[in-house]
Amino acid sequence: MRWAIYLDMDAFYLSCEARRRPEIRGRPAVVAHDPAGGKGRGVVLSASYEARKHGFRSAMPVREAWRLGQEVLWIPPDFPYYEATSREVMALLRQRSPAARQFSIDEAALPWDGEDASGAEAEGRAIQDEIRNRLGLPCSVGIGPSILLAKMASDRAKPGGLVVISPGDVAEFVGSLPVRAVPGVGAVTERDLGAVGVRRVGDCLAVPGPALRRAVGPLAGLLRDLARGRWEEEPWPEESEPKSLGAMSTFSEDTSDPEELTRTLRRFLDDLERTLKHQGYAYRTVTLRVRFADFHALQRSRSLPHHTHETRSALGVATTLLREILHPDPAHPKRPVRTVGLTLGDLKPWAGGQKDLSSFARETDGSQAPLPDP
DNA sequence: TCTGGGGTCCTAGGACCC
DNA sequence: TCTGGGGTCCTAGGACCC
Repeated sequence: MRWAIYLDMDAFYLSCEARRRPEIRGRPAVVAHDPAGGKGRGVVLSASYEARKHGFRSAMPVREAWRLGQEVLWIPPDFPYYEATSREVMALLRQRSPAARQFSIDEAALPWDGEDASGAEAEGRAIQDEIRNRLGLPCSVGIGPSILLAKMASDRAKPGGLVVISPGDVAEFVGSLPVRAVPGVGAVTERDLGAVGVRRVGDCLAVPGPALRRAVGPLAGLLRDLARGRWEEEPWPEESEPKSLGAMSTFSEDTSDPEELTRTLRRFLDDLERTLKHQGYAYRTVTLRVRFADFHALQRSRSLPHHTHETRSALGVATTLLREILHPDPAHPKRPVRTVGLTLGDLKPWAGGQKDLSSFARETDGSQAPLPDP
């Protein structure tokens, strides 16, 4: 059978920082946006296990974290460094298996063929040791008969452990877990499941299939399968291409100044154009998202007639979309904007990009050279 | 008490075509 | 004067992930 070995880096951003600043080790520390003296609008991105003992959590608003006390070491995020570190981890995994797949900046999985779990387990420990010894980074490892189950095992293994779910153990392992522990079940689905009396995965078996499907849609099938100890047999995922590239920013104070909004969009597009060229993609769809002070969000998108890698046309489209969002009715007063975001979508590889030719040939199957823009 | 920035995937309705 | 059954494409919104 094929096992999935799933790696989840522990407190990844913070571990990256500790790698280059060893004095951080063992101290309560967080990687977080600027607290601005308790007035910041960001969140905590990563908290050390020592900081967690004091109540710090990732995704916690910095204002709330600020109130917990300032003796914690507060580190501003350095995403380029975390991305570079992530590439080092992936390079190491790809040496062990070319089928290694990355799922986020700090998660990845590789396949392992073998009847009994012991081989996969030995490989998982070897990977864990190699990443710790060569890169100085801790990670948790989960092993299971599907990527989803291996991921759930890695959650259970945190921090720094290794957990194996064998095919015969699936129902027992998942049965007592809260539904929220299943990837894909978020706050809304948790609430909807609660409304039909399902709090743990095992509770699904007490609810008739159609009622469960009415409550949570297609997730119902996945949850019932898990509760019965079954899982989807899926082919190992292919290497995937990005589908969109975007940028967003939250203002330190809400604004309805059209000049400031347009300036921000122009800055986004300059950055995005560089990324498109560097990575070798053209786009066709422009999406503008605006979040207002009350957190309500609107989005408008428009597709160009052809793919392009230049963002000049996108700026015109984006400003039109901005007007449509902000002034649906000219008689309406302007609503202050909290966050603005711009995404370029419907990406396709662009031959004029600076991507090196070997990776380009691999991604296009090598069978045909994509045409340049018309 | 507020809630970042980067993404993916799904649904649903309407336009349009055969 | 009353209209089906496919299909694809586009757009808006929302859930979810790290």
